[in-house]
Amino acid sequence: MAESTGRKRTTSEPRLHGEMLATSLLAFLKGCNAYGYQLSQQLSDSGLPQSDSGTVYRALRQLENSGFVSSFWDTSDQGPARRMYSLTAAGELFLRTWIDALNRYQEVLTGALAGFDVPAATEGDSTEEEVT
Amino acid sequence: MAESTGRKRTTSEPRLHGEMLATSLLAFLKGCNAYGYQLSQQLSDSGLPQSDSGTVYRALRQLENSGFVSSFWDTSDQGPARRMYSLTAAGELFLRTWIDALNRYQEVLTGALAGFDVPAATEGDSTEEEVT
DNA sequence: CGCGCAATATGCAAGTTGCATGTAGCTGCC
DNA sequence: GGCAGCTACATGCAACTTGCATATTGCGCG
Repeated sequence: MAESTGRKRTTSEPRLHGEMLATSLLAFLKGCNAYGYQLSQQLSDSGLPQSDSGTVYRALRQLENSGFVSSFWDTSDQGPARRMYSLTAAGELFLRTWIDALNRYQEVLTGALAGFDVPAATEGDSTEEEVT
Repeated sequence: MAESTGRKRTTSEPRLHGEMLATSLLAFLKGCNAYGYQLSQQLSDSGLPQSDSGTVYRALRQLENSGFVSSFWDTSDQGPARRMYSLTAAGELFLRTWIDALNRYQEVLTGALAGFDVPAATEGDSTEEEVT
């Protein structure tokens, strides 16, 4: 059904993008240096939502612009040259900071699912429960 | 109002958006029905990154278009009418699915920070390069 | 030698977001 | 009554991001 070009959000599954894509890439690079194609495949095997390879390459470029990764051309192997990426100190710091925020985010979500009467004492909201 | 039109990404802190914003809203609505202004304030108090109120309202609209929340006008109180939102069954399901994906995502991140030589060495963990 | 693959890059349309601003109704004050 | 100020929601615009298709380059190989 080639209906239209551009992005379609109708039938496709959720995709990984934005800061979650960026931080996943940083996490993989924490383990070992890698190039884009490899990272794209690792994402496929990770159990996370898929992401387009073009998006991965652009995310890596942006991470480099932000100073979170650095790259060089690797021509030591056969085949096309690869742009090898590695994590910088700033990238590692960003990753830690992000994980911190993520923990708070996850608390919000799981707290909601748990029935939100967990003894997490930081309430103060106006939700006196009046469920039927 | 002369200089900076549109969005600026230079000096502002990270903001909450996309699926993380959407799922945070769903999580709040799991506890109790609420309207946009209220949700926007809850987000401010949540410890999560901030998000613009216009973005919150648009996110709620999209969630309604997707069938994850439903809304009605509440005129029972004084003051301007409020659009009351509540979580639908589809929204609850989506929230659970999302939290599932989130757990995998967090495993990737924390696994990376742990040094990925954690003693839980399952066969063929992260560093399996089966590169042809 | 042409074909396909590996690896990276880009053009385009559609979607998303930050910020400023606009609308509508109510409250407080004189 | 008049009017500023608040609450609650909505929108216009420019910048940014993304999915998909496609292009490009280099290599192996039958």
